[in-house]
Amino acid sequence: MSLRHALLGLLHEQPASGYDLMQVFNASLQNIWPATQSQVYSELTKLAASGLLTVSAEGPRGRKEYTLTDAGRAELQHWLVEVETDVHPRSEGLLKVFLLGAVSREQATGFLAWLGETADHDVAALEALDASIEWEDEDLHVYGRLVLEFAKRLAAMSREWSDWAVEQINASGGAPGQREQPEPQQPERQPRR
Amino acid sequence: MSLRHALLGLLHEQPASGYDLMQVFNASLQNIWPATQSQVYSELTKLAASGLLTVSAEGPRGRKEYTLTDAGRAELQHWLVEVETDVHPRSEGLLKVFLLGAVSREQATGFLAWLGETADHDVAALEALDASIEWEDEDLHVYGRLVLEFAKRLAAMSREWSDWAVEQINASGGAPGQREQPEPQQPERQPRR
DNA sequence: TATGACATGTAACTAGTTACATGATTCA
DNA sequence: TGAATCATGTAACTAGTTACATGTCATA
Repeated sequence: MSLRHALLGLLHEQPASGYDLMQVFNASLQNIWPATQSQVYSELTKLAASGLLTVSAEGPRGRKEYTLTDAGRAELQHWLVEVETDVHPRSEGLLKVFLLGAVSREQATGFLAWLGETADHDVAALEALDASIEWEDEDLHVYGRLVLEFAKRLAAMSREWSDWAVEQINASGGAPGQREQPEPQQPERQPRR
Repeated sequence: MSLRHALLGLLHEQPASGYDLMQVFNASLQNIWPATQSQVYSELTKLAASGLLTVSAEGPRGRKEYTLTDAGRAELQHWLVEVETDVHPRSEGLLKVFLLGAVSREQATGFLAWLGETADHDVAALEALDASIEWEDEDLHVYGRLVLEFAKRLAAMSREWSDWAVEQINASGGAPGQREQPEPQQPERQPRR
């Protein structure tokens, strides 16, 4: 149930509409906590109904601007510091690595290499993002920088790990990874996200 | 829809019952792809109904042993190498960091420090796990080792990042992180998972 | 014989996704 | 005036969680 708290957190800075909040999810939060438009709008409605937000203004085109209430701020702070945090999110990539014994050695190293390339792209994208932001001393920026730094370190680590992993597979015995070989893959293997 | 593929992947090694598979989820996959008992059983039923698995044996206490069919193996391989992989899982921890501007500076560094301690525990636990396994050259072990190594590097990286992050907050200006101070927290802050 | 491990299943719920529907306002 | 953007909403679905219900078998 983190989406509701993400919304409360974003509204801590300043009032915003559902549309505004969607921009934030699509821009800065897409890789941390993606959300769909329908989810954001319905959650805002529920949040307002339960008194954690209020509709503080209505604008053109039916725009509703939401503002955090005291109860909402209290709930946000409670969640931030007192509620248990899940620090081991599901990882589809690692799950695939774990199960790679089911495909040929070539396909396995292919997947690992693809993970490395993806990490490479991430490194570049995060570097560019970092350069594009004028970092000021505001709270949101301070904590946003911490997250960006984490993402950069994660991407760099992933890159190194992937290289190491490919080496490991190439080094580990000459026996094929599989009894039955599946027919060769079509060239386009991993769509980009 | 990765759970179905996780089940197919585990059954690639050898036939197993729902109960057997639950042990694997609770042991080796708990931090990568947790699953509940009810989810595993109902997914196995669906998988068998759609022909990706068959009930290859029935044992005492109604035990049903499932075996991967050719169609199941094909689906598994397809998913592993051809289906798009989500490499940016939702991270509740990073979401909280991003929103930490809503609490006091002390509470923020408290949370960051807790993340560091958690990473510390992880490092120790993973080291112990590594030592406890007799690594042989089998596929599952080879790829399992890759995952374990990733987890170790991630934990070590998180530990260093957390220290750096706490320093950043302490260094960044003397102004309090917040307008209104929430009342001081009760001592037990983050339950252990 | 009773406890614990083995073993499966259902029901009700919450969270998240996809697709569709609708309409207002701005501005080139 | 037509396209892009702003803006909100609903319906149907899939995935995942929590809680409960039921019964068998081994062994201490």
